[in-house]
Amino acid sequence: MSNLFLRTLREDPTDAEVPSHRLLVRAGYIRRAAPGGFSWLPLGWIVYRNVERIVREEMDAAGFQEVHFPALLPKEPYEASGRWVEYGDNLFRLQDRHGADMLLAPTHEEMFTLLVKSLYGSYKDLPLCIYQIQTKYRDEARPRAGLLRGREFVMKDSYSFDVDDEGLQRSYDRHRAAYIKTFDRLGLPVVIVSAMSGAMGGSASEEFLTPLDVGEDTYVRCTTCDFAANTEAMTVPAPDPTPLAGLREAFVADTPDTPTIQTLVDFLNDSAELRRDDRPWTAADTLKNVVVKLRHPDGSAEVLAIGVPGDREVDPKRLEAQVAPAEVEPFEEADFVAHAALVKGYIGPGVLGKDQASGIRYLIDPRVVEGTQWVTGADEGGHHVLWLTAGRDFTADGTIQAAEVRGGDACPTCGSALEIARGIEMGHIFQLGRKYAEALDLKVQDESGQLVTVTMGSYGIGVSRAVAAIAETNHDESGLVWPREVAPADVHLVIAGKEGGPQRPAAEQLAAGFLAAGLRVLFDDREGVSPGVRFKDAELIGVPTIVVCGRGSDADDPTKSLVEVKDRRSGERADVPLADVVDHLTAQITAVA
RNA sequence: CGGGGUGUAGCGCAGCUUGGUUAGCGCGCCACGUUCGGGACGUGGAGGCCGGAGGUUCAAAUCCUCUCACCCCGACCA
Repeated sequence: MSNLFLRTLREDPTDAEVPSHRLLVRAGYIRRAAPGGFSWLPLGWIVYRNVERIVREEMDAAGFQEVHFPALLPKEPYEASGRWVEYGDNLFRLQDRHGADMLLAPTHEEMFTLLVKSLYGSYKDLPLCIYQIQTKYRDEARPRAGLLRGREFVMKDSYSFDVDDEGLQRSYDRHRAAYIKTFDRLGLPVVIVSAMSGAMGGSASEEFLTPLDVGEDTYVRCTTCDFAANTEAMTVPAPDPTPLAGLREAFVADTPDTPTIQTLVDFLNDSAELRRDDRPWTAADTLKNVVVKLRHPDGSAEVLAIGVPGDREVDPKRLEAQVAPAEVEPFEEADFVAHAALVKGYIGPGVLGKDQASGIRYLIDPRVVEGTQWVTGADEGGHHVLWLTAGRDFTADGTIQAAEVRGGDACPTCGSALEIARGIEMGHIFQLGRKYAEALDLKVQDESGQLVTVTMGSYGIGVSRAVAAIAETNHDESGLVWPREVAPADVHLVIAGKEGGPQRPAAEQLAAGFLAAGLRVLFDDREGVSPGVRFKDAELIGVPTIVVCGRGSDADDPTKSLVEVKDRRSGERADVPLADVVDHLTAQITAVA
């Protein structure tokens, strides 16, 4: 360590909020170099490469082949796929000296597709899975949390090419299995959730989320069966319809001063004529109609009304996911003026729908099935309709999965309660289908000589993000606690004795012994550094085993003198004779591995 | 892009309201000495375009305008 390019910080950097960012900076692993960009210092770079190595080994073991593309690319392939426009402001664009448009790749579907197209033309060439580990660029609206969300980051991206859907499914399953092994080796807990495809396009996709409160994704997981989904992708099933015969007739009631759900419910329960006989009215009995504006990619605007049970909000993320690529904009006062049929606070299904007075497209929550009865706006100030019945008194143009998902909601598979949690996306696997192959005309001949469009999958792992996520899930108050396989060293060797004492020669002898045994050593041989500083630094840096040559250590008497072996994670200490330490540790480490 | 906060030495901060010494403090860094199992101590040092540009003023870290960057909360993603 006396020669190591390292300076630990005694205090937390103020611009770092999340533990991984704080500790990686404090312990001298990374350093901010640009907005959303970090430099790797020696310790950090060792950890990074360990993570990269594990990912690479698992990809290779799965039979995928590594290639490497430039990050700086011409725009044409991305124009062909439509992503030059679709990616929007998140794309780093630049021009070369000739004025040609270039980009820094956010991911490489197009380039992989074109590469395969340029070399392969037969079904006999497939299936094929190739990958790269490469720096990606995304001009994020808000880089944050250090390495967890940068504008420049390293991603392992794989692509599969198959002739048919069954092949795609097999390639997808192989990746899924390889990912499970990879995250297991990285020591990262992951929950596999079904997800939306977003800007990638395509059909089925799953995310590998590491459960973390600092994560940016919200997911639900069933407490009994194995169902799990990103809340964006959660599909609420429609209950069975109720027969309409004999259901109570709807009527309009005078409900003055009830612009909100709560005031309405209170009013109904306080009213002798309107209250229910069986139980009090609740917000869940009301049908809330929310109006938004959609901005389509071609710039056109559309008004959309969404009907959800009144006890639930419309979840903006879920809504965005459903209407993508259109963007959601708020419906403002001026818009109410332009749409006279909509009475703010009293909007009801009576005017909503393409065939109705407003002509506005009306989508309802799947819970609003035929035969359900609602209290909802009567499209007239101060009035609501009671017992308005879906399928009898109104219909919608369709359903939409936009109502918020809550902990305790029923699992769509088994009906048990769902739990809700936050996580960070570590990996994402997509069945792209033929979107890119069609856009870029990737076809192969099948057995009968027919040209068929190739079907693709794309699969990503956030490699640099994984370093942060591992730090995030492996630390305590004192510092980092690396899993052995990604740690910058196996042993952190500390001299704790008077300068000029017997500890230094003992430690030097030990260091040589560790190296000879194939252990990676971080040797704190700094002079004039007090023991307290050494111990604090060792804990901050987080190497899994800390060995202290202290009072009892003397190289001249290796059988009697003792060194302390401390496990960073458990804090367990053992005094081991100097002569036995190397064997003691190698045994311990191989036992774990 | 909207809302909030912050930019002063490598790190953490004070000074700014009410312009006026040579811009301070702690940590870290350098030198010498003491110390040596839980972030030691003394003495002496080095290190600043006070985020940037423009303005007001005899005079600006301090007041005004504009800008840039960072952090947090919301809309996007490995």
